[in-house]
Amino acid sequence: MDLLLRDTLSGRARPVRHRRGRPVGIYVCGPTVYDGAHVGHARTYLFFDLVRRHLEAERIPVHHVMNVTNFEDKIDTRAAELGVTWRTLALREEAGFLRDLHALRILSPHVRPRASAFVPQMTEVVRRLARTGRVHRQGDEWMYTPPARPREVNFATASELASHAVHEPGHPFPLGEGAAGEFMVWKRQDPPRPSWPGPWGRGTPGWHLECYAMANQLLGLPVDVHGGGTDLIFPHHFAENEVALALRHRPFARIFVHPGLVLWEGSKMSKSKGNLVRLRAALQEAGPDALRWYLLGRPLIDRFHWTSEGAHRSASEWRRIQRTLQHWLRAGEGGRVGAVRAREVAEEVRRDLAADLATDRVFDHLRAWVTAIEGDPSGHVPFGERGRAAAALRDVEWRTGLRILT
RNA sequence: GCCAAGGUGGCAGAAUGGUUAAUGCGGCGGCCUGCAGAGCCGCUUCCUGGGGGUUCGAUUCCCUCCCUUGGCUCCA
Repeated sequence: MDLLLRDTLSGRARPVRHRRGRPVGIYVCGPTVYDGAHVGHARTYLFFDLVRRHLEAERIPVHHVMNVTNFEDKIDTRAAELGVTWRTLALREEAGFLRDLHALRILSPHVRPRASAFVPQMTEVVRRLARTGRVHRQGDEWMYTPPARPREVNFATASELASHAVHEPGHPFPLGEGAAGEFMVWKRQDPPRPSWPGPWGRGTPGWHLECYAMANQLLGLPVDVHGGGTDLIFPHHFAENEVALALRHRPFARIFVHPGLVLWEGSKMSKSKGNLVRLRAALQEAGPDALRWYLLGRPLIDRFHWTSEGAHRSASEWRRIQRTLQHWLRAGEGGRVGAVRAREVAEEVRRDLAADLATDRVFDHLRAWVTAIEGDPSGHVPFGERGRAAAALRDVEWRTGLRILT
């Protein structure tokens, strides 16, 4: 069954397909490691976790890459505060971040390249961009200014540009020279800050080049599925896509996906604002399954308003679902709800996940199933059906990442 | 300001050009209860942001206004 995902760039639902002879290439923008993960990160990576689970359940090979940005200004700042090197801090935070994602049972990407290992490739990208004649110096920074492009080729940049745009079919989207579409490709910088030799002396390559260099080398462009939180659309995914268009004359990705951000107390959770719920704390309080049940309970594309009350409710609902299903699986006499129903539910789950990962509907099916079991005086799967029922449940478990049986 | 997504019962959140607008949570009332779990039943009767328009008929389509939230080079 094809997995349909809504592509953010075109706004259309598109089937995830792999190129001939290759696995599906998924490239996910990973974290900048200077602090722990919060539940917003968790929800974003849950999205890609479900993409992968679905494809693998359908026996479609997947190659899943998530980068780790391990050099960046904020890491330097934090490292200086702590009196350690940026490499030390980044290694430590990366380990903690990945441990938390793992605790949520998010499948580990097949490859987790660190940005610092791709500096030569990034520097080569800088050189090739410079050859286009579109790079200009601005103090200690070198900026790349993208050319005008038809509107449907890349994400809209900032407001001013969009507001002046004349949306005539087939006409280029006016992207002014030196305007908001430009982005930094190289910055002069010296130790102890991260720095390497480059086209204009020692310095550090721009962040946006990182994902291009890695995706190009590890997966080949365009990658089949690419994304991250909606806050990355501009400038990050815009810039990556510009690089791909400039150097390879093809888009960065065939499908861009952007799960909705998690908000808390009315605004976006972010490290810089400090208004966040840490993943580790949430895991300790609720456990991985209840947390999944909460975070996946609404369409992943929509914004998610985190409340502690909502988290508690979800946790108690999850307990009920798990308890009832575990009890049901102990075979008994006269059970009305049997393996056939389990198989139906598993098939509904499969179908709803294939339709743009409609986890909210998936959960509705599970709730209805549990309610049916609870309304059954026996409350057990009939004798002789346990094996088939358990198999159906295991399929649901695999696809959703929820652990029901144990 | 511009771009985008939304505004449905106490809350969350579906659905549909047409009988009493799903479901879950919560609340209220009642029943049952002791080798899974407290569960089960009933009630919560006039909820679709405002205003226009299209239509025999709109929550559903169109226009407009209002409001909320996010983005607009730190961001998952």
